[in-house]
Amino acid sequence: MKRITIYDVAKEADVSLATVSRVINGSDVVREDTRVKVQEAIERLGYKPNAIAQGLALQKTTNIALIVPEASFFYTGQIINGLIDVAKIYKYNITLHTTTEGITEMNEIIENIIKSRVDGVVIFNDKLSQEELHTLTIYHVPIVVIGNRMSDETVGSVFVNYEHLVMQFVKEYLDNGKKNIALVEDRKNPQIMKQLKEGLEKVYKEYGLTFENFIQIPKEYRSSYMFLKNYFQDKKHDLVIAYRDSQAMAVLNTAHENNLRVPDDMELVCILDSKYNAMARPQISGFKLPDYDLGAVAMRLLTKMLHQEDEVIDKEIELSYIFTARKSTK
Amino acid sequence: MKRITIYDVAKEADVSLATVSRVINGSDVVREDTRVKVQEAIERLGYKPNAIAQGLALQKTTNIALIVPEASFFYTGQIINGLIDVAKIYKYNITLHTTTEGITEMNEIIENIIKSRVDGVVIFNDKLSQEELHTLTIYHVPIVVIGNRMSDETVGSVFVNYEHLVMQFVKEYLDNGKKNIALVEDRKNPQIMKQLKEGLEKVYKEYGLTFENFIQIPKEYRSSYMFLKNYFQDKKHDLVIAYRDSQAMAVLNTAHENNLRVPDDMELVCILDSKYNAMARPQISGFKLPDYDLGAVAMRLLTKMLHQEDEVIDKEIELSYIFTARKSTK
DNA sequence: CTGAAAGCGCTAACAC
DNA sequence: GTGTTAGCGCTTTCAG
Repeated sequence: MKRITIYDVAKEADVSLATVSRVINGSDVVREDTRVKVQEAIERLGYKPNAIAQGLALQKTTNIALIVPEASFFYTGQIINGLIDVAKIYKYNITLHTTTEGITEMNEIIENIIKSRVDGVVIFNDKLSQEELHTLTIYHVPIVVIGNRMSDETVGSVFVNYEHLVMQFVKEYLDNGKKNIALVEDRKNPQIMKQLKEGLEKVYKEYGLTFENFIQIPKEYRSSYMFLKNYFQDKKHDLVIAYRDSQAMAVLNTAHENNLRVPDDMELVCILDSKYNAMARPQISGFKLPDYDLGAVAMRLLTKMLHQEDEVIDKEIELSYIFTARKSTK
Repeated sequence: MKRITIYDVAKEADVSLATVSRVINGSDVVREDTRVKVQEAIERLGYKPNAIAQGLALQKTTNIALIVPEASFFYTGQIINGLIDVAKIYKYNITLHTTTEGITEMNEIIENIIKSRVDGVVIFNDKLSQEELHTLTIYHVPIVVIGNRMSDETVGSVFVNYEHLVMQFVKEYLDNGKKNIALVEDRKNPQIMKQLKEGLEKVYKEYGLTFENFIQIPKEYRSSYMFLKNYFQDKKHDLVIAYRDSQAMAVLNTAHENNLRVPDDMELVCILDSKYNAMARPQISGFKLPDYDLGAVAMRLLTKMLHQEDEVIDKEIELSYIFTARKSTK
């Protein structure tokens, strides 16, 4: 089948290509009968407008680029779903770009994105330098960052306030004299870790105390599990805070293996909740984070920025969370 | 910043646009000094070739579309990683399209894909009609399907032979007289389920037996858990086969709650292994499926099809798996 | 209401 | 080696 173009349709319908263009773009100046005539020709020929040519002519692609860290789909999956759902509404397509741990390919990706002339970019990445962001802004690519608050005029951001989250949560414990609280490090999410740690340090300070139990997982340990197995042989806390479900489970398992009973001897909470927390025994308490919404809101914000809906828009959007009490806390 | 084009670069470097084009495309007919001159101009102006215009001129976009079921990123994540990794090698970009359960939007997606003139499509979707596939082939879009064998001349496929997998595995049990084997239904993956069921039926037949224990989860149950909790009150098998980790865990938990000890009273295996199986207690045995490779091989196959590397290529690729014995089997 | 023609940015013959 | 020019398929003034 020959590639059929707007010219073919024009000839078939015996009109000019301008008219065909008007029809496919829903212009209302076309007389009804010629509209029908054209529509029929389109149908007959199976014509599909070439989005590339449209992109060239219109100087916009209706593509938006999404950058996420590779292999993190467990968490980003929902974000992506949210993103795509609202992208569909606004007829945007998503091009997916992943960054690989440790490899500084971000520049390559950005280069690529600029060349592909996407209309906008959504970035979910814990490690993104100011400089890289700058490159994008130079080329006037609207950007929304998921996960971190950005205080940049031109960049939008959608995020959860982890500092706030952990402060709120821990207060109750401190009020009840449970001051021995620990945070398990997650090397994969340094920024969030930082927020959690700083949050804890702040509350502790408010209470005239010092936060000390940041459980760092030494680099030589491939998984937290092996380290924690040792750790809990002679350590014990009132409450352990883990970020990911797998770490929470590691705490749970290693605690049990060391005869620490959760939640009686030690409580446990997982920040990034997942269905697996509900499958563990005892079930692990966690925070329901607005992952889907992070994506959906980010995309919505981006479309606003793209359409420049005149009203000044708030480009820093904080989303909230819900604590789900299960059996690992009292 | 004004959009700067190949004309600007040509003027800046005092050459024709053809020469600039040659430089950015690495043509070797350009004299070194003019190449340098052009390169400098490009640098100075911060010029980035417009992929859209290139796409129009070349009749190819170096984009490939990926269609996956929404919300399934837990499993497809690795597939996507594999896909993207090899896509990067061949300089292809990925546009991500998701299908929502129950909504027949596949046609919309296909329409969209055709308009965007991608060079090829990779589909990972358990429910895809022949007709939909046909539309794509009409428009000459090369396709690779992940997950199902396709016996279509023009369509490539990369898959795991689940029928074979389950037959192999179960034989040992039947040989040892453990004939009471059950398979837990997974409504989300009907095709794979079918393969597993048929595999079991085949082996049973080989042994002169009939496979009967297909545990169907009634529609009214939102999760397998609630159903299984009842189920195991008066049922018991030599071996239970679950497809996803969450179902395997549901079996594990509900069995325990009904005082069935795994693996002593009942063994358990999970087809689609995950790290969560290793976190369960007892740890659940499973099959390491080549998820990453499914994506990588699919993409590799697609590039072959695109480049028509003359040699006839095998378009049906079967990948293998590895059984990981843990504590839920004996 | 419809058509003619210029232009979007780039590639690829074909000249020179 | 390098420049000229005709497309690639579509949108959008500007005429009529």
